[in-house]
Amino acid sequence: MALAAEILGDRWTLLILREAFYGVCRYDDMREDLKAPRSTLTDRLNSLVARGILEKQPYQEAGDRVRQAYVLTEAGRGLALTFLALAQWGEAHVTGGAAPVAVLDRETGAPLRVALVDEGGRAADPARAALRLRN
Amino acid sequence: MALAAEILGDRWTLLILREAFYGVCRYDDMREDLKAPRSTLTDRLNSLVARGILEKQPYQEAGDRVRQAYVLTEAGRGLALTFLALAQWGEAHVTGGAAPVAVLDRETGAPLRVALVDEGGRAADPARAALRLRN
DNA sequence: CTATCTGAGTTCAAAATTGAAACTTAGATT
DNA sequence: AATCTAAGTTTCAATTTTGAACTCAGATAG
Repeated sequence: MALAAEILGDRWTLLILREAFYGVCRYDDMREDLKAPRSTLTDRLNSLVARGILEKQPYQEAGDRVRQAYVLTEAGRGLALTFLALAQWGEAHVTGGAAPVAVLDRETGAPLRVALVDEGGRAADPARAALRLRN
Repeated sequence: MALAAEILGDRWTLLILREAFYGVCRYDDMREDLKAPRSTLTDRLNSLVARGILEKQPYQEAGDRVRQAYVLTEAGRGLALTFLALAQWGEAHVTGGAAPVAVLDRETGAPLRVALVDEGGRAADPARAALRLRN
């Protein structure tokens, strides 16, 4: 987890990834949302690309030249569970109220949540979980 | 999630919390494990206490004076799912190999994992999840 | 063809943060 | 009275971050 800490252990990186999950993928849109300094934003975006969490995709809008969009890679999308767990924690322990986003089943509209499950895919009581160091 | 980012968006804070989850709770033990500068460690521990994620508990060892231990509060323990999801991600996308820790059911010893579940506690396909902004 | 606009950066000085090492403190032990 | 230890403070140089101004490349307007 030390590497994960190195990647995520940065205020801007975390916020940039949140933007990416919301679908914001253009430099200037992120800059405006986050009010991050340009040089820092450029630096963090490059790091995330170098680590394979974001990738640049050229896109072109009508009557405009080609530009780069920053989109989540497969590995980047893999962080979704972590973000959802974090949002769920924030809702329960920090904001105290309802979080600004909810996770729903795209088809039934039923609410979903992050939980610990056993091999059969049944939610397990977190109190039963034990950490075991591998060797 | 902005507040969560403010709390966790820091390399040392993330590592300190990992120590706390492993059960390390003494200043000098953390300092040695993390090789963090004293001033930074003191600063981060104080922040975590101020935010109610860690708390100081006085303890006394035989023939020694009272000292303070830093232990996770209820809110702090609530971050476990987030950490497990992050460890799971690291295992799948960063280290490529087996993570150093596994989560097991304390009683049956069966492996557990973090997943998205529906209201009935059944694991749901992450691809079916959709974010919905509340208003 | 010259001027202007926009997204996506660079560059640079000033301010904030970090890191390493030395110093402090309060009790317990020698 | 001197020494040891856990848990900090203090100090100060080195690094990082910020904010503001500047650059660049192509599209479009006049």
